[in-house]
Amino acid sequence: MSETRAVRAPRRADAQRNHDLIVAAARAHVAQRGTNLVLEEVARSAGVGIGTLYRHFPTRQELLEALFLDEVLALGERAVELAEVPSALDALVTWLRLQMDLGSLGHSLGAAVMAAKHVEGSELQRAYVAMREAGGELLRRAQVAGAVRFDLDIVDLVKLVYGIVMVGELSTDSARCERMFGVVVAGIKTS
Amino acid sequence: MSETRAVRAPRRADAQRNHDLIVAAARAHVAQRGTNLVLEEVARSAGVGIGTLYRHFPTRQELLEALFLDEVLALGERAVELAEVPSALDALVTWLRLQMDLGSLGHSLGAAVMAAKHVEGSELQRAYVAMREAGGELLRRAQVAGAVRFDLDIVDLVKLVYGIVMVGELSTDSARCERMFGVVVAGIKTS
DNA sequence: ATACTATACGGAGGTAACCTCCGTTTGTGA
DNA sequence: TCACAAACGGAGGTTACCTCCGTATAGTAT
Repeated sequence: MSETRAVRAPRRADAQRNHDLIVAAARAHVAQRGTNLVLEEVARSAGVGIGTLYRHFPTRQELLEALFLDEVLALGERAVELAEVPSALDALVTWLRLQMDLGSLGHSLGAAVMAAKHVEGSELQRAYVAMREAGGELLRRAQVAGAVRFDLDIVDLVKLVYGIVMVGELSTDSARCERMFGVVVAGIKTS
Repeated sequence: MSETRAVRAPRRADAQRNHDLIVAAARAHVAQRGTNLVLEEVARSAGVGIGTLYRHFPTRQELLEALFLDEVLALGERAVELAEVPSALDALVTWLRLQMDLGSLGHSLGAAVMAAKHVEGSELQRAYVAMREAGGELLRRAQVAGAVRFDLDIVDLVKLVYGIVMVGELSTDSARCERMFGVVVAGIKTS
């Protein structure tokens, strides 16, 4: 969550530095004002020109995706780790709760990102697929263990949780989010 | 869903007519492009000046709320009718499904509306409270009948459904929405 | 019918944010 | 040290927002 992990293809040192400065600045702005950041302010905070910001991130979407990348990577890793937890159901539920908690930090980030088609072959795209597969494994294990209904896929579950995050942001009320999460957990279990 | 029902305080005939024209035009635009309508285009479609649009709806929010009003009124009425259905659970589930279906028509309308604090004492405000109470009655009946958990309130349920609508809009997939709705229905039942 | 006036109309124009384009600067490899 | 591809930066065109105020008109009183 602290620094950008991905360092892509060969690029000049100043370009890499500016890339990171912009991401850091954008992260700060999003934390304060949500995804409705003013790009020229972000550029100013980062100490770069607006043209530089646009060269690195041709669309607002791409900037937001860069911010989101770390979270997606982290969730993928956590899913892999959780595959070791004895109780398959606990592992799945724990992971879904992480989705909710990280999503809540994001100030609609996840929503904004999921809203658009991801850029073909982007880093985020790959990270997202990896996360989905790792999460899918948690689900499959819980299903095989007989704890979770077979008619659901992992995208159903992730989306349900994102739905909660999104409505939760409309008026933060953690007790309510907790109850809604509880409904989902109860609803995925075998009856 | 066809015409605006509410006709408030005394206003000049031309004002009422323009009000309705604007609402109709806005509805068409929202249906096509979601809540990100361009107000000057709406005004042009309605055949009024931009100033007229702003006099009737000082903020984008108020315009969207006007569009949403009919749906909220309809949902309130349906809730009252459904109170007569023998099975309390069926009645509740049917009503929640209506929320989902109408919400889907709205292209994020509900979300956009719920996102902001409603104007104090507005028509929508009152309609919303009425809807919530009528829906709450359906929930209470289902709870008393022993069909639904007691630790939930109607806002939890409505928000869960809106969450589904919101993530559903990101990439329409009605089978997935159906499954997610099924999870919620299963999750609210007494275990 | 006519005159009066509160109500409503319309759009010009100031403002904010977006995004592109291109002349200038700089890192890097030879 | 030199050459040049890579990257920078910000001026300025564009779009959409929203306000303000002179003009038009519906409703009413006579």
